Amino acid sequence: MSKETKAKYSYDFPRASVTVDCVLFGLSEDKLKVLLIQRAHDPFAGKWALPGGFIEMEESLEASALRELEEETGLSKIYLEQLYTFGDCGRDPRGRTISVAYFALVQAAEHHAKGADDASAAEWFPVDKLPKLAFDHAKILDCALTRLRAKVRYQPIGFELLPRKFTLSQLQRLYELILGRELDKRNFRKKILGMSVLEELDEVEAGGARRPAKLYRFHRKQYDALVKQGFHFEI
Amino acid sequence: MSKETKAKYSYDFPRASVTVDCVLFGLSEDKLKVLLIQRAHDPFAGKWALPGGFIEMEESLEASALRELEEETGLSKIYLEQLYTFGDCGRDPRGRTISVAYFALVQAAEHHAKGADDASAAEWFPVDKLPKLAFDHAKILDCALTRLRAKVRYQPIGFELLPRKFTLSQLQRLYELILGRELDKRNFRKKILGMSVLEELDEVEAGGARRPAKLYRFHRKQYDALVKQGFHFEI
DNA sequence: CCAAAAGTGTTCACGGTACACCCATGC
DNA sequence: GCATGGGTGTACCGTGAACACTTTTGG
Repeated sequence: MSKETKAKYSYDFPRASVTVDCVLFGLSEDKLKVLLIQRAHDPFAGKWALPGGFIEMEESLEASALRELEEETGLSKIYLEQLYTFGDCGRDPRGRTISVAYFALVQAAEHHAKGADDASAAEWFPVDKLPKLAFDHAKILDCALTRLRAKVRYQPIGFELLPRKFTLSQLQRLYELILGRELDKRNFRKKILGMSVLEELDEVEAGGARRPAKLYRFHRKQYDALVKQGFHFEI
Repeated sequence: MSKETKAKYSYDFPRASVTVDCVLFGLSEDKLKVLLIQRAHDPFAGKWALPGGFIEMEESLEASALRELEEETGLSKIYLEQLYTFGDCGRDPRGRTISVAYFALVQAAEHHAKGADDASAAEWFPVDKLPKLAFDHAKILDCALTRLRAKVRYQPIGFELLPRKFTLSQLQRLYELILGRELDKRNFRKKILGMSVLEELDEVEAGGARRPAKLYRFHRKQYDALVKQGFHFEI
């Protein structure tokens, strides 16, 4: 492409570029949201896209994803998982690009992610009200949503979207949002408490013109111990 | 891109190589087996490894995997799925290499895969009697086995390892091999037949000094129809 | 007639689901 | 005192698990 510059890196065979893209899920205003950035440069200048970028040669794929997340948001990423690798030929007009996609869950999507680098803006979008996306990012996001919906049912990752202390109603609402259907309150409580992976705290929720709700915390140690004994989380 | 200098392909930034590796599972002699090739050249000359190689610029990742499979075996691959992408820095002594791993299930692992290209041999190994593997291929294989064990329980992919017509005992044995535990014959039959995704044929198994078993076939159309109605396969 | 695998039902325990009312608090 | 969400128990049904004997064939 840029034949003017010196050929700094030369190979006997052509090589594809490798990028990472991150699908970052968060929860706010009673909606499941995704973080998107607005591209400052071509291709797709002005379009919304998933945060991501080229890997560096001396960092692992996961480290690349973590770095990108750090750059785009200041947030404590809680859960990061490789999603899928997208490598179709036409997906990047600049040339063959392989993208390793990750998905991540963060607490509190309220924080304002300001656009930086080659992003002129960064914003949280509800997953059901997305703008048109650059590249094949709609496909990646779709893949991430499918994975999230499947995974949340049999792995305790939903907690990663909530604050450390939460009420059972918040937790139930989260599952309802992700799974897209209502759950019975009594059955939900019975089930989740029956697993004994929640630690009941001596605190209650503040504010609100109603009876204060007990706060709970996910008890990871307990969960890990149970898993070792063959326990299987499932909602 | 094609500059006619010594270095045929030059870029402004360093690029990693991208490869695909395939974990090919088969069934023979009452064992779950994996196809390995013996490397003809360095690095790891003489070592056993997963079949795989560099992607080409004008083929998709899946097409690369299919091509590699075709080159290594003549078999009709039946089920191919992306597994995971391995990209740690030290995994290939030749330099940074990102490997997109696929796993595939084939019928009848008896076919003789002869070594070709940079493989001096190709052989099926029982998954519980593996030689030491090159690169991080032991990790890849481990990942594939875990995925296979998980997936076989809630997706009807086990059939891909059997001939088109099979007996219920064969099917049960397959699940016992993959899951690593015995299943109750009556419960297994009740369950699998109750799903009505098997088509009972008017044929019986030939040979053998015993009562001949009925042959069945996986009824994919029926399965697809059921799935549309919300049906969920599970063993 | 013997060996070897095919084929077949019932019982029980547990977990999922459906369902409605009182409670504690802030205003 | 009223509006708002918090919190609680029971009955039914369907599914998973345990379990043993008869049938059919080839040799």
